[in-house]
Amino acid sequence: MALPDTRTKILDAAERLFAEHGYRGTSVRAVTDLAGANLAAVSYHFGSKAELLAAVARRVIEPITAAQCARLDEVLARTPDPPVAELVEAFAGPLFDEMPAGKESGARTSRLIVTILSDPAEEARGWTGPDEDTVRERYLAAFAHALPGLAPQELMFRMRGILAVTAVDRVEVYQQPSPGCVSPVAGEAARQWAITFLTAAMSAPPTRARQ
Amino acid sequence: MALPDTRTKILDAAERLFAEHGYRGTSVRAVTDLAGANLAAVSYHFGSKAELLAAVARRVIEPITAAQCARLDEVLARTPDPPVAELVEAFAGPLFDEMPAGKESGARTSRLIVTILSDPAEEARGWTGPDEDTVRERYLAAFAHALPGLAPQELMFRMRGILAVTAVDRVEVYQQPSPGCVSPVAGEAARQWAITFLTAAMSAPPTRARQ
DNA sequence: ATGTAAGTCAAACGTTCGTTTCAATCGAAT
DNA sequence: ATTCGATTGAAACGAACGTTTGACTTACAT
Repeated sequence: MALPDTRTKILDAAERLFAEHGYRGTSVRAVTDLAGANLAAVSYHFGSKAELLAAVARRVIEPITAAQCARLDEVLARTPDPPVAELVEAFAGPLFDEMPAGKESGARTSRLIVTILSDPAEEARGWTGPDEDTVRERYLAAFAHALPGLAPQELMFRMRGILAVTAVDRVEVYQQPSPGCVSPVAGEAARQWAITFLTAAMSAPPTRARQ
Repeated sequence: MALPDTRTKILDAAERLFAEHGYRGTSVRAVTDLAGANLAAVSYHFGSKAELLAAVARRVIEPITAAQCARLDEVLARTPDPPVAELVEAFAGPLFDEMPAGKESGARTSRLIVTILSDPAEEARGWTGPDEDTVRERYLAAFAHALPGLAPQELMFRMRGILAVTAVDRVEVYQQPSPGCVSPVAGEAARQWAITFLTAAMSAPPTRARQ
């Protein structure tokens, strides 16, 4: 097996450090030290720290988006009217499964996504491509079909809820459990709980206007 | 009306800037400039930037915790066996209502909470007091009573889901809506949607072990 | 062997950061 | 009027940051 080149080693190190300490909490020097590379290698290979973050984010998000797309194809090939539960599983499942770097525990990937999405730094935004928008639009249409009578805005709210639940759960897996409380369980159990939780939530009848 | 003193002006400015740019994205100079105070005033009144964050967090969280506690008292006084919907409303409601500084739009408060909770900076943690733990334990017991048969760990997962949904929704209210998608709606509608979403999710039957 | 482009390296650049210092100022008790 | 603690002010501290520079090394086509 060939040694990874400097560019890949930097991407691996940055993915790990961004996930653990956030964009602003990670210095370029920390990345190059962990990667065993020279400080100037980041500028040389990526141009700037912000572009390094974009490269890391793209590498992580891409296979997730692809899996969401593929699973929706499978579901729609089976039936033109998929139930909510199957759509939830197809959309949320890849957020638990994927492990783009292919090396370590999958929790770090989700942690990275959350860290990036919730980072107030401007550099942490604007790296999304057209693929993410396409997948979201397709799921939006599928959910709208499975949930007639739900206002588009409330449907958007619920879609964001899916991301919120899968994301914030993984955040706390990474943090130390607070004293005296049941520690979160990683892996397959959390995935099943999330599907249960989100399927029930997405299937809720539309909110009635206040009487 | 008396002018606010320097300490309060700094707290107000810091609350706003921490909410918008996060802990690491906010410099002490930016806080004192916005507050119209001297740079050294932060060290003098709070000791350090980290302790300033803790003071801001405490001021924001305190009335929310108090409201959650009071509403649970009301619900339990009405019936010893409150339904899930009432518990969800009592717990999640204050996260939408409260506006501790009493001055501007409530969305910023939630934005601050999310920013703090999801901030990878170590300084952003460790400011929680015993009150938050007490309230969580009380709701945990109430939900456990209303949802017999649910494993404690899955219940913890669902409690985190409540925070996730209320929090991340408010995050995106603050961000600009992505192009071509329905923009999130603030205020009362989001509150009602969240109650609907979370009540259905919390009421879901326990997840069966995989067959 | 020679030339060329890509990649790596140590060192330094200028800026911004959190914090500290110490003198100046204020308000109230003496 | 004077004293004294509390507060504010301008200036500077050392450290860490992202980025750039220019020489050096490597690999390969000529």
